[in-house]
Amino acid sequence: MEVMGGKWKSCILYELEKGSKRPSELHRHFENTSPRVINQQLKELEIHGMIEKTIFPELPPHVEYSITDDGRSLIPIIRMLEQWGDSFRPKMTRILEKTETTE
Amino acid sequence: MEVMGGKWKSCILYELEKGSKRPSELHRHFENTSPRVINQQLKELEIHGMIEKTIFPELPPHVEYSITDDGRSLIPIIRMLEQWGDSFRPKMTRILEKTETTE
DNA sequence: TCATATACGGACAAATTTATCCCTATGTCC
DNA sequence: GGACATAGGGATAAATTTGTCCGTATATGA
Repeated sequence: MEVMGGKWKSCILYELEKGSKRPSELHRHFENTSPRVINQQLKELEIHGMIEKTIFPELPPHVEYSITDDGRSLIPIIRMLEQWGDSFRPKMTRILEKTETTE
Repeated sequence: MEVMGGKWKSCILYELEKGSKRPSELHRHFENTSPRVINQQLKELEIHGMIEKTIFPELPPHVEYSITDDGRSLIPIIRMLEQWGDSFRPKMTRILEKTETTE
């Protein structure tokens, strides 16, 4: 949970599993989240070896993040969670309706 | 993640999947965690319909928590996470050694 | 009467996570 | 020069989660 539990980590892994991406692409993809926050999640994923950072020594700077084999080994779990969430969402919606009532 | 991501939730589901238990049994099982915290997690799991609470109208009070079908549907995911964690733990240990260095 | 057991929860503190604000630096185009 | 793009991070605030302390109530047994 420490490795994949961050608020955006599973989403980032999910995106990178489809192909390597530059930071700016990821920032555009998560438009409702500040770049800073995504960078933090990327850094932790990198420290844990779930993703890899490649720096192309060019100007302007060019960086790419790609998923590693260890990161890819989390994808089946992420998909299971996704499917479970999809199937449970209707019930969850009803639960939230009961709880939040106006408030 | 909101449903099963709590610090003790997957552990509680794991225990209840083995059989219904009384709150005091669970408190004894998680001896390093205060009963209050376990109660909070139980309450949330109950609200989300992952566990069920049965009150026996006796004195002294007798309560039992049991896992529901929805809760049971999370068990395969919890097991996958457990297996992934077991297999990744050696690498994780090395990563933590590098990071924490004395500090 | 006092200690134990059952089960629960309010008020608060501590810790952790997430988010915002603003700054660095370099280069291109108008 | 000014606007934009690239990639990044320090300082700090806000929000959430986790944990502690102490209280409720009832009943049993020493």
